[in-house]
This record gives sequence, C-alpha cells and structure tokens, in this order.
Amino acid sequence: MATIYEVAALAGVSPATVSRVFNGNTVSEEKQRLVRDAAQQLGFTPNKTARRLRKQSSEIICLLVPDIENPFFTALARGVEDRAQESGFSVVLCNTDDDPAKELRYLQIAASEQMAGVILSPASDEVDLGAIASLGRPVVAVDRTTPYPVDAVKIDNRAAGIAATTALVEAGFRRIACIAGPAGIEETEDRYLGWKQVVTARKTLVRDGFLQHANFRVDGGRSAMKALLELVQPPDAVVTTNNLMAIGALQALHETGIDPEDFGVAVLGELPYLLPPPSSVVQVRLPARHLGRTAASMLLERIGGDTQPLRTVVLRAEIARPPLSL
Amino acid sequence: MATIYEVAALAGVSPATVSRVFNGNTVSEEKQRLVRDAAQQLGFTPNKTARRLRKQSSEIICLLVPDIENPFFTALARGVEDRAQESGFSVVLCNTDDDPAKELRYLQIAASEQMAGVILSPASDEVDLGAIASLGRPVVAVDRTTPYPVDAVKIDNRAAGIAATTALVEAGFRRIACIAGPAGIEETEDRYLGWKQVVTARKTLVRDGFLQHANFRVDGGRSAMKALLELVQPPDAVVTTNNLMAIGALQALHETGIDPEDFGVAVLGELPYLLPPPSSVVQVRLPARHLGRTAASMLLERIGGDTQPLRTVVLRAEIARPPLSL
DNA sequence: GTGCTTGACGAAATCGATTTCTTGCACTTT
DNA sequence: AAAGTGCAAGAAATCGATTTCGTCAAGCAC
Repeated sequence: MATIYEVAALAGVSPATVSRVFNGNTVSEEKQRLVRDAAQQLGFTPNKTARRLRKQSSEIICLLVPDIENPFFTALARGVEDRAQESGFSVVLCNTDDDPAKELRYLQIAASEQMAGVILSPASDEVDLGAIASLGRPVVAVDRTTPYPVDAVKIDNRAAGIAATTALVEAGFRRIACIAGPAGIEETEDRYLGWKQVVTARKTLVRDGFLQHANFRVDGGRSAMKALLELVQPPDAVVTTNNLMAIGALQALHETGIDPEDFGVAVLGELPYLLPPPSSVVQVRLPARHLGRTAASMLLERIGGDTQPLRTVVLRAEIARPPLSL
Repeated sequence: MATIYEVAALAGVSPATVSRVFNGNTVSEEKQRLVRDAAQQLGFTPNKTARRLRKQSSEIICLLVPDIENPFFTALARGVEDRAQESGFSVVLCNTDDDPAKELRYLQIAASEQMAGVILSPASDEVDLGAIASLGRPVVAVDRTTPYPVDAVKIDNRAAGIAATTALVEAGFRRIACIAGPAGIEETEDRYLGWKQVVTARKTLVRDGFLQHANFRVDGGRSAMKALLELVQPPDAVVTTNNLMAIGALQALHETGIDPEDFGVAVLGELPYLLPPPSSVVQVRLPARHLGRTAASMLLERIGGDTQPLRTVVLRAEIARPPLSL
C-alpha cells in the first residue's frame, strides 16, 4: 500500500499537499494534477486507520440487535444499511443475544474503535451507555427505548396491540389470550397493554392464565401456547407480541391437531414465508426496514452536528389481512 | 478516554512500561501493580486505532455474504461469529447483494481497515482479491469457490442434488423438473448436475423446459415454477437448488391451486418456519452454521501464521424428512 | 515604494499505541 | 578487581494520515 509520502515524493510536493488534494482544500490546479497522477500510478488509497487516529472518528456506524436470525431485525438492518450507504458510511452489525454482557462488550468496542455512532435495540433497561456517551458519540435507540437521554425510533406498540386484538374481536372470537415477551421489556409491555385495553373494553372473557410471558423465540411461543391449550377453559384466539413466538404458537396448534382456521391468531410482526397463509391469521405489519432507515437518518444528522432537542419518532404499524404473500 | 501517557504519569513510570504491562512483557511485580492500579483508576482501555496503526493489523474479521436476509447466510454468520468470539475476534458482516461492485468496495474497506482476514461467499467468478491478497491477509471462500488460490469450505453440492432428486424418485415421482440458480454460479451448477445425473440414470421423463434458471430469491422461484406449470406436459415434482426459490415454488403451487401433497418438492436447504410442513416436501439440510464455524477456524489458523498448503473442506449435507420443525 | 492582505504550500506537531535502542544497575566469572 | 552477562525500564522512533503554523510571493491600497 502506497503512503501519502510516496505519492508526495513522486509528485514532487509535500505530504501536506497530497492530503489537501484529497480533503478538498486549496491546491493549485497544477499540483492537483501532479498529485492525482502520482496517486493513480501508485494505486494509493488513504490509510483509514491513520486518518481515524488523527481525526478521532470514523465513518462506521455500529448496529446492535438482539437476534440477527430474526427476520424483523435483518429487515431493520437492511434499512440502516441502505441509508448509511447513501452517506458513504459503513455498518457493522453485532448480535447481542439479549445478553447485557455481550451488549456492553460491543459498546466498548464501538467506543474504542472510534465508530461514528451507535444504533441499538437495548437488551435491557440497564444498558450502560457511559462509554460512548462520554465520547460524545450519538446514539439512537431503535424498537426499544432506554432511560438514557438519546434519540429513539419506535413503533406505536400499544396501537399495534389494539389493532391486533380488535381484529380478532371483529372476527368473532370471544376468548382471546395473549402471549407476551419477557416481563419488563417495554416494547412487549405496551403491546400487551393494547390487548388488555381491548379485552377489557369489549368485555370478552379473560381467565387466569390468559396472559402468558415467554421468551421472544419460537420455543417460547410454543410452550406458552401449549400452556394455554391445557387450561380448563382454553382461549379461542391468541395475540402474540412478536413474530417468532407466533410461529411457535402455530406449531403448537398444529401439533395439537387444531385446525388453524378454527383458532384466531394475531401477530405483531410478519410471519416470514408462511404458506399457505391460514386465513384466520391476522398480521400487524411492523415497518422494520423503515424503522432502520429512520434511525440511520437521525443518527447521521447527529453525526453531522445537529444539536436539536432529543426526538422520539413513533411509527405506526399497519394491519395486513390476509397476510402478506411475499 | 485515558491514554497510556496519563496512566504512565499517574503510575510514575514511562509509557513504554505501561504498554509492556498490557502486552505481557517483562515488568517487575512492583511496577505491574502500580500500572494496573493507575489504569483501573482512570478506566483506561487501549486505543485500538493507535494500536492498529502501529501493529498494522486488527482483530476483526470481515464476512461478506450475498444476502443477509436469507436464513442460510444468517445461520452461517452465527457460526462464524461464535468461533470468532472464542478467539477474541469481532466479526463485521457485510451484504454484497451479489453485486461485484459492492463486493469490491467492501474488500477494499477490509484492506484499508487492516482487518485480520476475510471470509466470503463470492458474488461472481471475477472477484478481485488483489487488494487483500497483496497485503498478505488470509481469505477463506465459503459456500462458493473462486479461481484465486485461497482456502475454501463448501458443501458437496452434487451429492446434495443427487440426494434430493433420488428422494423424489423413490417417492414415486416420474417427471422431475429442476429450478436452478443463475447460470454460471458453480454452487448451483453442481446441484443441478446432481439432478441431471439422477434423472438420466433413472430414466425419468425430462422435457424441454424442465430445467429453469432463476435468480436466487423468492420471486425467481415463483416465476420459474409458474413457467413449469404452464408447460404442455408439466412435471409432477421439482428440485429447487436453494431455500428461497423453494418458497417461491411452493407459493406458485398454492396460487395455482395445486395441493402440495400431490406435487413433489425437494429443497436444497431448509425452509424456515414452514408450517404445517407438507409431507411431500423433502429438505436436504445444509450445515450452514457449521460451514461458518469451519471457515472461521481455518481463517483463524491462517491468521495465526499457519502456512500449510491450501485446503478445501467439503461438508456433506444430510437429508431431512419430514422437514425440521423448529 | 511601503505596508497589508491573501493564498499556496512546506515544515513540523499531533493522534496513541508499540517497539527498538540505550542506559544503568546487579550479579557472575576469571 | 576488571570485564562480561542479563534484565528492567526509560528515551525516542515509528505507523500514516491531518492540521497548525509559518513563510514567501503576489496583489492591492495609499
């Protein structure tokens, strides 16, 4: 790899001039040409590491998601990436497994690597943003919020929960249960509050045990559904607060031999590649990609020096019925 | 962020000594203690950028995949990540969209960022590994190979194609078509050669048009399947050479109103979250995660200075029937 | 013609670590 | 006791860019 010094020597100018040529400073036409020719000839690309050390910043943004195998988050990642590319930024994608320790580790890496900013979907309320915050690097929370004062982009989770539950009520179901995520995660709490509001307002039957907490994955949804089906008076429909748990729930229904057409299922999120789409499944489409794109835009604005007050952007989910066929 | 100089000053030693403490060189017990105490007190973490500039290398490995929304590649990514973590390396995940230009761009970034090595699933035969190769950084090709002399981990694609097709023959299907990926991509060519070998050997009926080339995505599979169904004498079964195209094919069947139980479908890859699993679907399980893990191991060995001759590891796919229920 | 501004551009400092070179001291060896 | 050996640890060079500072000359006003 050629360095700026070699280019300077070949072009017969000082290294400073070479740097200026590539950073848009005042250099005479003549020398510009000399430098560009020399650079071309040597195949020179500026060493990013040296530049970063000097400038104390890079053009990389760090994206922390809890589960990269969840299509919701890959879609979100695409959104971030698309937007970042437009501004010449690269994205580093990291997987936290909802583990605060891993999360912390990546945040420290982000700090010590001089990354320009962080977009994260926090694993818990106790995220420690101290390291990056103290460096003044902007952070945007996505999908979930944090107690730290940072910008956020989220979904109107309560409205989504209401929409999903209402759709089931209107389809004629009267014993609607809810499979929520782990207790204490805001995102899922809001969704189940939406459910609660509707079942209360509509006075549908709610039994003890109709609210199940589960982990966010397929197995969580499955066991929660099994538990629901074993109740003395089981529900006739269920709202699941994320996509993977819905898959688990549908699996449980299938394994129990229940025709999914007879059992209402509403999902907050999209079921990937589901086919044939059971007509009784209601999906509330979460704008994952858009969420990512918006978060990236906000982050890039902050990186560009924007100092306006903190913002929380709330995106509205839209109901999709029958489910998407891709 | 505290620097090595501040730590040195607080501990009353030279910066060199501080560096030695953190790099396992000979320092007296006494000074070690002083330095560690000072570092602790200041919350010192070495600046990775400065270290990288000096050492001309980092502990980051770059993973280039064509499509991060394809579950096959996310599983592969997890494998890489798991292995990398064990050795204290971080993984940067990049999406090429099978676009040689994007690929090249990321390869240059990998080079100019001093990343320790690259694992890639090349977008085309014309990958230009010049930049990283000339820096002596190791590269491992995964899933697909390249003309460049690099280590590779792949799947025995022809055997997988044979297994898939044979399973259909044994299930009694006699007019077996094939939906292959874009012509010219080795990985898919081998798979369709497996199909060809079996249909020839078993003398099943093959018509013009039974071999369809499509892009690797859901829409490609769907239109290929539609084309097959419009043939004067359509097939009674199909082998698709990747997972997403199979989804598309199943969608097309569904839309045409054909009962999937009556039509044989064999997939090279796993169908994510499919339910209920139609019993006539054969899946050849590709060890994606293991592929990633193996690639990472090989790369890490090279990074560690291993100079043994080039290796190509071929992993065997296993047939799964009935399909996985997650 | 003198003094002042302005712009191009080279010299040198800087970012924060690692590493080589050197020094100084303690301890053998003959 | 002089010379040789070994080792801890400081001084200084180094990685490759950016940026500050200063110089010099041209352009302009008086």
